[in-house]
Amino acid sequence: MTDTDNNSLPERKRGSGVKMVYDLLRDEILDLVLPPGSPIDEVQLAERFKLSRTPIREALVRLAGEGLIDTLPNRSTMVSNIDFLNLHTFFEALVLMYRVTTRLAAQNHRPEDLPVIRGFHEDYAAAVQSRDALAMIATNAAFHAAIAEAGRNPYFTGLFRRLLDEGRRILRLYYQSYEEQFPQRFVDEHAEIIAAIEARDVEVADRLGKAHAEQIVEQVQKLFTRANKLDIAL
Amino acid sequence: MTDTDNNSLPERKRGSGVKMVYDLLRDEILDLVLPPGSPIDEVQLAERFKLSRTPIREALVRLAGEGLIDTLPNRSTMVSNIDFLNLHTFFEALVLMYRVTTRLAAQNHRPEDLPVIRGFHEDYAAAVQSRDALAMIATNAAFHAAIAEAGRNPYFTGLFRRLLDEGRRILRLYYQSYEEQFPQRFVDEHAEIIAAIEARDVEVADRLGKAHAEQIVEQVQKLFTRANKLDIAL
DNA sequence: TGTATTTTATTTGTCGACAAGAAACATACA
DNA sequence: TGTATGTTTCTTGTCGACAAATAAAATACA
Repeated sequence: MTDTDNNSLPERKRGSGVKMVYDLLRDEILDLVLPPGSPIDEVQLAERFKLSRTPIREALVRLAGEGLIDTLPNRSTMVSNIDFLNLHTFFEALVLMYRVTTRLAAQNHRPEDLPVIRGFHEDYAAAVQSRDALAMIATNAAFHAAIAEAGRNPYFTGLFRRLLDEGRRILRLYYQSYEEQFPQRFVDEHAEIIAAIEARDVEVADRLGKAHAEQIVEQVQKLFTRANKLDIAL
Repeated sequence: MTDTDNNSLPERKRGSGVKMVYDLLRDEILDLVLPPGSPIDEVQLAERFKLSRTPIREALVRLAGEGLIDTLPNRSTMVSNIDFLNLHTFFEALVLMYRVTTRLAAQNHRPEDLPVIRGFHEDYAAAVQSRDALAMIATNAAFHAAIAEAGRNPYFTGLFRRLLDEGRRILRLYYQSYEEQFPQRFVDEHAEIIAAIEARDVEVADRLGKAHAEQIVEQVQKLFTRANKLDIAL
């Protein structure tokens, strides 16, 4: 592509190359800078980062482990596709993780967790205010990830983070074409969730988490069906 | 170690080395042949498999991605430890996944799934019959993994498989010292679960899955506290 | 004897190069 | 014209070697 990004990498420390490539590629995949199906060329990446293929390869193996890229043996490797036919399994898992993590946060959170959560809450509110759809996606994910962390179950947070990542891709796909936005309502719901967590009201937190998740899923599905009606070529 | 396993690998195909190393190391870790904390030496493995360090490294990166080994940068890499202090989060996640996968199996299974599930059910019954604790662990995990597959939600099956793997390590740890066994009761419960799945009775499947999981967790926790009383050095 | 500093050794991270596999292309043959 | 075979090209998988980072050992010094 263009060689406009070969600045800002004059010196790197020993183990940092892999992480840099991994982080950057991951972001580019989740932000659809590299849309699903994009070919990933090791040599090209090696030149771009001025590294040998070895650390590039390690980053790719990690991305493949998270299902973000698909590797055909001895052939090409490309950004993994979004499985629209099984989106319902994604929503199913997402709703459950919303519930569980919110519930556990109400149960297990520590005082120091709340400022962090509130911080992302305000970021999200600001994004809604300024109608920045992409910032909404990011801050919403960060908000719920912080809640999950406060729930302190690494197995759930691990799955939840992956689901939020995948959701980032899916949402960005739609928000590219349709200037939709998460309504103010979600901000209010976030506030309610925080209150339930702070009050350690497990059942309310569970219920709110579930309702909130279903709101979001419904919103996305609405976008989805609308998109399907417009461009039939899928 | 001993050089008694350098037979049976005269010819390998191009992409097969990594998978072989990955599979074998994974098994050795889960079977506690490589107990938690064991050092992993790349050069040693390279000699053992008669490969260069590159494919070994790739296998290790994948194992690290699944949390089976820990890598200290620029220093050693070793089999990851079992976090006994947070076992409750493991049980928590395990019980939920038992429930969800059983419930979804009742909802989504196809006719061809049942023979597979029944097959593992019989394997497990045979293991109980012959009082082979290690076979019980393996067949029980395979049984529930098959149910999860029939549920057809890859996000849940992915997490569940990881949990079952971790459980394999934990159980094997205890069964090394204490010749306990899963009672016949679990066999009967498995039969009930199959019946509920076949009848597509979602609620009963959910309830049975939960009860079954809690049985198992209770059993393991009993072993755990007993072990703690005996060897205090932990 | 105990602590600080230098030296050695071991292990990891990175590199450039080469060979295998598969796809794309070209050629021969009916 | 269409199929089959051979060739080329491109990408990946693997290798051996080297350099950096750290730990261990050795040495100097109080």
